Amino acid sequence: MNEPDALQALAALAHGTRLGIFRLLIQQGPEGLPAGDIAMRLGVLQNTLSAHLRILHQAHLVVNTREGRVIRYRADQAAMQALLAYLLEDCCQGDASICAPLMETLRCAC
Amino acid sequence: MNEPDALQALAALAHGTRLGIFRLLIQQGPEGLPAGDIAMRLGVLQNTLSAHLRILHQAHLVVNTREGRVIRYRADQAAMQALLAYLLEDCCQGDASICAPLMETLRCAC
DNA sequence: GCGATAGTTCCATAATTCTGGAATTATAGA
DNA sequence: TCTATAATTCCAGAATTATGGAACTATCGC
Repeated sequence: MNEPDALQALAALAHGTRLGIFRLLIQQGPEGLPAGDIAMRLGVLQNTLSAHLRILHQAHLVVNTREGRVIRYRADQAAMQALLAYLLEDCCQGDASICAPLMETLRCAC
Repeated sequence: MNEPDALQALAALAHGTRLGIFRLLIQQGPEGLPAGDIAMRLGVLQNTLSAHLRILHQAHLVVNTREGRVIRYRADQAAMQALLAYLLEDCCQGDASICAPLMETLRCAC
């Protein structure tokens, strides 16, 4: 991960609708959701949703596959990993005890 | 962590200068840095830096303490923890193996 | 091929955010 | 008190981003 990619990912997430999309897809797991289902669940117009999905896709936060007329979206876990690693780079300068609470919180989230 | 707070934190980080400030402070650890030192290291005007620090502060990503004429800034680890936990909420629906790679990446970052 | 459905792209207006100059506040030292 | 330094606040022009209407593309079933 480099700075431009991290900024693109953060800017993509820094919007109510897009954060909602991303968290919905994270919770949906590897199965993902069709674009139309996302629009319906979040109550967003299809063209507006499409614009947001494009931004998330360009930021590599979501991937999609076409299934006939339906396009299914999934959160990209690997990109999320890379972003978090970039944000926390060198966070404890070798003293792992500084980061212990952080690790504990994340273990609980999963 | 709730949605508005998460959005505020993400928007704060979604800017080149502010991301630079935050990562610099993360790497600086509990000692932190005076505002002036940050401005000098990043090559930013003091008033511009001050505006960015204010945004990071409002987003609870940094804290500051006055030391005479100097105001020292530090990254707020607890806020970062809360943000990450929010982003990854219910990420594996009980199946911890889905999140194992994520945990591994983060352990390596620290 | 034709109609219907899923999704995207284009475009113009509206709203938000960024930047740097100038002025202001706060503290330390003489 | 006066001066110098550290940092912030105020403000306006410039740039970026968001939204929804309309048109367009792709696929399915008949």
